[in-house]
Amino acid sequence: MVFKKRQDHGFNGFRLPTIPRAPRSIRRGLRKKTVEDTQICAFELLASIAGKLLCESESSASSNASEGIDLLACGKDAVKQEREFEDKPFKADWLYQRNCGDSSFAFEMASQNISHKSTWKEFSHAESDDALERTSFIKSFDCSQKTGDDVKSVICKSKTDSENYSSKVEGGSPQFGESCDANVNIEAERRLEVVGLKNEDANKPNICSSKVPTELFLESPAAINSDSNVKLPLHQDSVPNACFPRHRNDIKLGSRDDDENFSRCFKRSTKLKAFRPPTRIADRRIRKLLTSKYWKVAPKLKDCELPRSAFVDGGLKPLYHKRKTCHDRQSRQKCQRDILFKRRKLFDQISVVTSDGGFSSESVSNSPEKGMTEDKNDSAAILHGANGVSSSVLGHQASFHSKDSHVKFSIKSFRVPELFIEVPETATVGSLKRTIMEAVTSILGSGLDVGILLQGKKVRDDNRTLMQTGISCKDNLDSLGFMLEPNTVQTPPPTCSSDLPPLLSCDSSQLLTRSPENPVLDSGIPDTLPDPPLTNSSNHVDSNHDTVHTVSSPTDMNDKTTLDTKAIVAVPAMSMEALAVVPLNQKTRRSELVQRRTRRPFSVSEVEALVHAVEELGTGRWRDVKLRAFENADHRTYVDLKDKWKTLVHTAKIAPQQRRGEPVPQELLDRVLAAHSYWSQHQAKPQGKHQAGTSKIMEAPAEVPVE
DNA sequence: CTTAGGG
DNA sequence: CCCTAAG
Repeated sequence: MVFKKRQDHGFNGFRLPTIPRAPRSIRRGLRKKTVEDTQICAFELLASIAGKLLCESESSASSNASEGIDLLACGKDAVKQEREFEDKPFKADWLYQRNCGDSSFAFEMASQNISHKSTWKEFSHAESDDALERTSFIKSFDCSQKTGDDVKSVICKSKTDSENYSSKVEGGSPQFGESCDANVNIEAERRLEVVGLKNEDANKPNICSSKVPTELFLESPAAINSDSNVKLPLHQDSVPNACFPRHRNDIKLGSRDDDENFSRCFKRSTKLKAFRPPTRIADRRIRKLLTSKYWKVAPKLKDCELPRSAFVDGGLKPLYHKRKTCHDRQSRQKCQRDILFKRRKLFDQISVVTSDGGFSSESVSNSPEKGMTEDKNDSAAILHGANGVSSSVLGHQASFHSKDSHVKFSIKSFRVPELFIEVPETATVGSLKRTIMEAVTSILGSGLDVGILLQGKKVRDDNRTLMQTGISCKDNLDSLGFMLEPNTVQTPPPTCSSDLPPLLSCDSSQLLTRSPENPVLDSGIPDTLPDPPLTNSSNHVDSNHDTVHTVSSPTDMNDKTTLDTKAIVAVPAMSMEALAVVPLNQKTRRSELVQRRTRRPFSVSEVEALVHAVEELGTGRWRDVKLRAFENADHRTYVDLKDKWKTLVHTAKIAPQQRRGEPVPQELLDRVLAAHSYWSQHQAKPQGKHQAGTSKIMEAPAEVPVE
């Protein structure tokens, strides 16, 4: 029922506004069945009052959390203020109810939360929003504040989290995991909003606008009915790829003078970011976690367990931070991870497998900060940042074991073809929405085909049976994906530029991969190719590295990076996070294809940096090497560096003719051997000796007793 | 989490 | 690059 309703919203629902809110009936129902429809207002008023009282009396974190959520929720609806007040109260309600249990409901709720939050985000991000809306939004906050400081903090937290895309789980109240998840999803909406603004940031009005790829996701939590048909609740999120200027938040926040807390929060978030850029490592970790064994094992779920979160497909966005990160963050991460596991577990129990989100984190970008890779989460919303092109993946879930050899599919989300929207800078957000809506409508109107991806490959033969295709086999289901494809060649909707036809339809693999490159630059260009794509990316990478290498000082590098790739830098963080967040299944999605990180040959400059670092630090301190020379190269882990060193040593020893790949200057190889031999002898890794050691090495490269 | 090594 | 054992 609930699902059904949602479904009804279906495509029509593309409009953002619709997405978020669940039918009143539902909300009401959750809240209280006894309430009469006609008395909603009265009820809500009462509820709000009660809610306030409740909040005031309850200092528990959970209550606060719910409050926070509610507050956040307010923004978007046209209903605005009034509604906000009303909602607040009972929202909390359903949060609680959720705890009680009905999984399906939980999902629903989660959705709601998501929407609300997203709303919130919208506000925070959309500069162009009309003052009125914002104002109302703010007001709502104020009210909430009255309830107590706790609330504020909660909000702040949320804010922070969303900013970082970290997982929302933390919140201090595990119980509200969904809401956390929701944050992730929110991204989508937020981005949408942002799109319009993008221009400003990039200073490239036209380009941005013209190229902003929009991704729309239809996300449907899988309704798992053991018995019957598949019901697809469609939760839609539209996700445009856009650059999100980080400043935006600050600005907005700033606008809110009455709330000092907010300001603080923002600042804090900013700081955090600055200090801990998203790390690839994190990504890796996630992947690892998501990987096979972990799924089954369901690792120790500790602290926070958010069972419900499992249902939210929105996805968890776990963020991994560098070790420098504050503890609370780490714990949060942990929670997230746990959640992931838990989630996984749940799914397993239901015999469902989720998959989706493709992402290509590393594959694509390199820029250190840019981390732009995106992963997608189930949550669809997630999206990627900037450039994305996205991939979207579809999440789908399937359950097998149907007795009569039926294959059940629960499609979590569809990948909607990319849309290119062009609107004048002066366009209002509203018009942007409409434009997008039109674009979507046009696509839908022209007819859509459903593409089926199996293990990253498009299944084209419609006449084959599922069994023949392998779709009936459990393993394959994992890597099964669905996507909506434009029926017509003219994929791009009205406002779209017609330049990337092929890209849009690219198949499968592409979906999975995308380059997180500089939004501005790449905006329109999906790096969809699975592997080969080293095109843009590689260039970027190299350039980055060069920067890095040449510049021994991190500072310089950063600056440079910043300059060169503003967009990247700005957005990247987000992307990264997005990546991190998502994807439980990326792997699954791309199936075997994606399991392995894309290969990224070391550039000469990187080698140089590596050699230099090793000369100074020795061969036993890879982490330090990483920090020193590749701090900003998130895709290079210390293990990578170690491995590279290993190969370098080997390369240096073999005949030049036997070497492959980009030739490494002999000079460097000599240094490699020198350093290698030196450190072999000086087993120690004395820090004080650096200088001495280095000089020695330098002095007598010749004396390299190769072994 | 890091290292060190094997694959 | 990945995976693991071990610290």
